[in-house]
Amino acid sequence: MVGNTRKKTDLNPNNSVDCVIFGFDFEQIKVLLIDRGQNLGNSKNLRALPGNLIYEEEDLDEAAYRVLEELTGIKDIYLEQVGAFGNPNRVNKESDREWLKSIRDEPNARVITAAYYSLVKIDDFVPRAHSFAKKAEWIPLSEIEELAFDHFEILQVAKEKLKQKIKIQPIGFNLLPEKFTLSQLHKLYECIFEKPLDKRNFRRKIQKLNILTNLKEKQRGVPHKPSQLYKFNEENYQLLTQNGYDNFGF
Amino acid sequence: MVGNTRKKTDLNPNNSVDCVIFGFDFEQIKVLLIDRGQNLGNSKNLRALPGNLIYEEEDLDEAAYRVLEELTGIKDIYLEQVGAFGNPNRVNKESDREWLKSIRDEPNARVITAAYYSLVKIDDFVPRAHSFAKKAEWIPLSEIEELAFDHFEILQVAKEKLKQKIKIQPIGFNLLPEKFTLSQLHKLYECIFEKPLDKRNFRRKIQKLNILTNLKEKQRGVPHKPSQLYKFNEENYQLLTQNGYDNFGF
DNA sequence: TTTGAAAGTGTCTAAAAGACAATTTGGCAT
DNA sequence: ATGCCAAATTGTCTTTTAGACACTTTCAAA
Repeated sequence: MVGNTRKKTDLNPNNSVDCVIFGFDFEQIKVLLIDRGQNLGNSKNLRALPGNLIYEEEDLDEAAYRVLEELTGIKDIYLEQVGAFGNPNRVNKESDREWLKSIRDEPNARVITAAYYSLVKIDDFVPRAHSFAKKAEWIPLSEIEELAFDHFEILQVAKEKLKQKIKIQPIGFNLLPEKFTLSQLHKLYECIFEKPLDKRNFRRKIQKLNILTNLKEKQRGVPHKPSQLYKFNEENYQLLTQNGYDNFGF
Repeated sequence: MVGNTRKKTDLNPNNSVDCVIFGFDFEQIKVLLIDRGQNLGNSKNLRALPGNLIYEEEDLDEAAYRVLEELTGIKDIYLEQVGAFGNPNRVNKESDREWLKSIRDEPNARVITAAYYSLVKIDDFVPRAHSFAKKAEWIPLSEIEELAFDHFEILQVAKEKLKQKIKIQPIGFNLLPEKFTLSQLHKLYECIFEKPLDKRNFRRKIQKLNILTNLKEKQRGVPHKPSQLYKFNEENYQLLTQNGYDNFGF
């Protein structure tokens, strides 16, 4: 549980975790990626998902939480496993080999990774004094075209899992601040589903679910009609789902 | 790709695949489990999911297909990944340790497993001349209460994934023979969802989807009104989904 | 020919989804 | 003070889907 006493030799050289960290800036979905720097010969500088080897005595979920906390400083983070990725050729790109040589004791080991995705409030992220964190950047999902290793493939699967999951469980609140507007929530769902959703129908449905608390508080300082602020009502959500309700799709 | 030239030393001692193989006998869902024999001191004889270590140069899906084919002889099998399971304590039971000693070169290695579930037509399974296959048995899902390692946990997750998946994609046909009746399909959905479904409503919906071809052929030799036989219409299914349709739930 | 056992079939009601546009409200510029 | 802009807010109608519900048909076997 406590990482302080761990030595580098306690790392399992064959297994890692990689995390797709989703954020939302009220405009678009972003992903937190690592810039590995371009000091790698003349090969491409591809960004990578944050990740690391796991310790021999560490559970997979635990390792993912550790990597996320080391990177973002966030402790209570929404985490969901995407799956295991272990194509023997996942380390085919030259730039990836080079990079591994510079950071791993056994750069040629075959590594099978457990991929996770997590949902964070974008403002909670303040880069920590960690070797990786300084080079972390939020990149718009729509602009990501290629990543290191098999990370682009992982990202695609993570996106798909997120889409499916949010139809069943309203996990989107993890991407929003405590207080949010219906328009922000609406925009979030449009971004996740990658399609426009009718405003009135969206509002009707989400309000009917009764999982939002109206905070009787308005947005301030916006140059237009200020919006009501809401928060997620965890208790009502529990009540709703304990009877088997699972239709949060739009 | 070809396993013939592989040596036991090419096995990756830290990573395995385990498969939840679902079958349906028109009455209930069954799972193909391995009986490890009781020659293990006085510890419990728990059944296990079929699985094995993967080869160093083998992809995870490939390994799962290999294990399934070695066991069942079935080549084109429906396969879906459940996820990675790597609790360091997954080999806590005494009987599991004993068993590993008898079959593994490195029985104490920490093993992270990629779990899969597969859907097979129960009659396609004919035990093969493979060490495991002889001891494979179809066990009713409802009777499984404890399994070796963390296999029971894997089974629970696999069940849940199957439930979710079948709401989105009509994968149930993989559990039925080429020709089947609407009653059989109905029963299958009841078994998977573990709840009764109204017969008329079920039929109305599935017929409306237009993914069944009526074979104009009847059941023979049943002591009651014989049923129409149908087959799954792959082409119509493609047409249906290419417009984004994904509501196969009941 | 009777009986048993499962197959097959239709209607009504309620709920949900989908399409669609005008009004309100605050900040800001003039 | 007035007018303007930008986004928030709100309701109705139609279509589709879900859910409840019971009797008739058909074959084989007794």
